[in-house]
Amino acid sequence: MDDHDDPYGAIKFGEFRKYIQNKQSKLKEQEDEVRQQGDPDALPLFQGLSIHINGYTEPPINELRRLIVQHAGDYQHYLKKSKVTHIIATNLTYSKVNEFRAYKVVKPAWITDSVREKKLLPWTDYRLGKLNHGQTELAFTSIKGKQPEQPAPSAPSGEALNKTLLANEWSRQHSSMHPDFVKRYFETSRLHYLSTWKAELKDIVRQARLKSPNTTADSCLSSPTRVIMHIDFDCFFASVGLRDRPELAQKPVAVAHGKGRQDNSSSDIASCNYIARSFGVRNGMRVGSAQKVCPDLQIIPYEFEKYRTVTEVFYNILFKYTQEIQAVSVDEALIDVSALIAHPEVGEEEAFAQKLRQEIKEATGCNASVGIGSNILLARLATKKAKPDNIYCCKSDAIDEFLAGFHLRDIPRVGYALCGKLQDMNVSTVGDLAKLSLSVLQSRFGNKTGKMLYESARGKDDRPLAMDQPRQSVSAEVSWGVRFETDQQLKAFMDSLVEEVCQRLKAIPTKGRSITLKVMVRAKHAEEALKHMGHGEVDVHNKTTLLDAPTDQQSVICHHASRLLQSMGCLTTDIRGLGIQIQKLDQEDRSGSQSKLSFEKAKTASTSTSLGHEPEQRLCTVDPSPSTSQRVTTPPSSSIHPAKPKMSVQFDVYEELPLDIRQELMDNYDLVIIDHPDIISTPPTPVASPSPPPVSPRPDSSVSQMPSTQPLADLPTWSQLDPSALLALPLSMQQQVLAAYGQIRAGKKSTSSSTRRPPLTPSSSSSSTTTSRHPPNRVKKESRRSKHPSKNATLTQLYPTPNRSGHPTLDVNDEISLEVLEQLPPDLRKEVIESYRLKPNQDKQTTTTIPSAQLPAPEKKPTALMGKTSVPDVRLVLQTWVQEYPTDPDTKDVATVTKYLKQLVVDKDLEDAQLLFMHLRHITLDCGDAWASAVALIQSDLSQQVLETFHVPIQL
DNA sequence: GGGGTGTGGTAG
DNA sequence: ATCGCTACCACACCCC
Repeated sequence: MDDHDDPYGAIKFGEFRKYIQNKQSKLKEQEDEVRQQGDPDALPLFQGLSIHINGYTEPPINELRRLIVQHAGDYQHYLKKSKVTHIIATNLTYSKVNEFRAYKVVKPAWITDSVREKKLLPWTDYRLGKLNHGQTELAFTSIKGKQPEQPAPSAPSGEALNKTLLANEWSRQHSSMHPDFVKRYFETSRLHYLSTWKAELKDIVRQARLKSPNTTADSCLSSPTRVIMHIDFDCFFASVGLRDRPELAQKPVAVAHGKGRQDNSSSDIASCNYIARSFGVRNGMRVGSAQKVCPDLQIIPYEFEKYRTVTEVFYNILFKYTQEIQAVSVDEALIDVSALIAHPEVGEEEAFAQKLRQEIKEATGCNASVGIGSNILLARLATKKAKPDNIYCCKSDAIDEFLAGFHLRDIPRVGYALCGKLQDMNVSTVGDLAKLSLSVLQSRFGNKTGKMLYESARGKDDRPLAMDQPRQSVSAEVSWGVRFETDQQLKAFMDSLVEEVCQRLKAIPTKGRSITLKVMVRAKHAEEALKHMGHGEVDVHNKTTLLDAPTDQQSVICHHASRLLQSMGCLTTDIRGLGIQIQKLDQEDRSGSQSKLSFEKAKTASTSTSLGHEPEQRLCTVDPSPSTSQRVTTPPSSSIHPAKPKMSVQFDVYEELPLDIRQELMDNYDLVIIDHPDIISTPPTPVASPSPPPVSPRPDSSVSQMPSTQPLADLPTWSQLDPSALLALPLSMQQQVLAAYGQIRAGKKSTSSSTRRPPLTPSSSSSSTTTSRHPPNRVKKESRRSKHPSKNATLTQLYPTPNRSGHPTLDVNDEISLEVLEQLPPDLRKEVIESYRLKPNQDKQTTTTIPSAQLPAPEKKPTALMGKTSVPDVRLVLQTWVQEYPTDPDTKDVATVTKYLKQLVVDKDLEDAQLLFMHLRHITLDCGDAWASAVALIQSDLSQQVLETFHVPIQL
């Protein structure tokens, strides 16, 4: 099959349906032929397996399909999520990688080798993403797909590889051979920052708790059910970067090193905004790959100082309410609010979570999402549902249906490897996992891991928040840019690495008695890494030595590390990474620990006094111009010592200050940090300015007590408005809704009304909320739900499963058709198109002759656009559409897309609908008036649909 | 039962 | 160009 440059020819978007229906029948015919000419000797190798083939493969798809069907496998033309067990692919785009993560994705050789060996080989040996020829890269390519790379003819030598790489002067200067390499490296490594910040934050929490031990145990342990909240910023680095780049807010943006102008940059994307995600860009992607799916992607640099400032503000907000904090990351924390929530049954948790979010948004300019549950597991899972920019509360009476929808990988501590092993046991959902017995899991995965899996599948997790553990080890390692020509260079690098470790030891301060050297050695057949100066495929070796006494001395550690390195006897030119770890720390007095973040004062914020009034105080001091969106940052001490004189500082200025000056300012002033006036702008629904948090839900008593009003033309009355549904909406939407009602009610609830927020004090539940509180006696949680007639089902109830299966069908024929077409290589696609033209009237009735097992089950059809159901696929359809009609869309197509998006809304896929609409709007921005009005039309139809479905007026 | 070491996995 | 870190847990396997 030859490549053709013009896969689409003159075919227009609007014609897809017809020629696809045609091709569909043709494919079915072919398959029948295959079955009929089946080899009688063929073994039923693939019996019970349901196999789908994606994209270009070698051997070609027809051959693979023949082998599968001949050997009793079930070949799936299209990706039917409920049924497919394996996917065959040679290359995957990143969006496909994401889409397919629930499946066993294997290389075509799995089929051919199994057939040749006449037995079903373990699929894991053929897992796509397994190393090929020394590359740690997956064999990703562009959408079009490329030929697989040629195998290396002979094993390369480290010396030769290094020589080639280091012949380039730039590479040489940026490699481990440069004397300042280690220092420069750690100043720019995001993973280094993430790790060290995490350790710092944990220490800060621990120190704060040590200094005020009164608040702990009794308060939370006495609570019958725990309330854990997981707070997590949405695309943290990108959000922070965009605050000060409002001009980029409407563009796809990613944070990465380099400028991204190079042709195929292998720089990692650390974080990307939601517009970028709408193109299929993901965290961890290479910039080069991301630009293939999103050519307009804007690369912004890392701003580590800025991130740390935001973290400071974030954690100080948490400290205001509790010290029950587990520091998860710079942008993420778990808090136990059991003691703060007096009446969880009436939605107080949600209200508190929204208040937190609001406060974080105002203070940092960034969105955080919050998950709420009765343990860490459920809270973390809830956050996955909450994102982006929302909260989600996992109710204890609906844990099973809540869990059922999650994929294995969503379970904390189930990563790539564990997931693969479970898939081997035919487990791919949490539901499947729950079917396995404890003993089976424990025998396969060990005692603890087995138990963890068993309990996770049931939503059980009794781990307490980890808040008081002192650090057990200190280490430093580098596995990028590590290349040596001589032992001298190696020795010099080791010295600087040891120096780094010693500095870290002394900073804590601590000493250690155990030294471990970690060496990454180029794997035998590994070529130069795909990632520039990366380590490629390596073998890892560790060796430990014990000292008589703890040390933090460079000379001592150097001596032992060198001996360890010698004892391992590896080739200097093959070394690709080195690390030094110090354990068996002696816990000397670390009260003098000088954390770079300044939280020391935080612990003095008693959980009662300043809480209720402080936020309003602070809010009164700011926002002089309601028309602009001002971001206000309140550093710790201002909230803790409200009596101090106020001082306003521009954020930029503040940011430039050295840490000690900052600290001094904070100590002496009530610092109000003001940012540029035009920063907050969150696509696609920019929030003009903070508005009241939706503290509306008082379901058991007060739905009818809500202020009832004369609705505008199409607004439902307050009583029709389901407060839970409201809460489940993104914050920006909630604000719109509330603003809409506010306008009706007297125009009072205008956009700048943040000071009118109900104070909602976390510790004293009594006083100040605006609406009526309910009796203090604890009511069963069920009461909340039972007061809701089914027509007012909450979004929570309406989302029994998050995956897209089970949606009603839109169009049966579309599903098979485009799915088939789009996965074809360009040349085949052309063939399909041409065959359609030759026989445009072929009857699709032939499908009825196909055995039913081969046919899709129509009743399970998900909502699809041109056969596409996944967001990345639909996005591609939309992109194709716009490309085909650059100035003026076909009315019929507009109707089709509108129908699809509306159906998504009906299916409660509000998020997808929003994401896809956003994407369409974005890609048609420069397409002129005809497109603009088409988009406006879709928008208004969609808003109408949202209103009908959710009884809530939304502007998309 | 106690101890040890080296490896691998996970998270953000 | 590019910055693939790091703390911690669990396990397998060894010793006594």
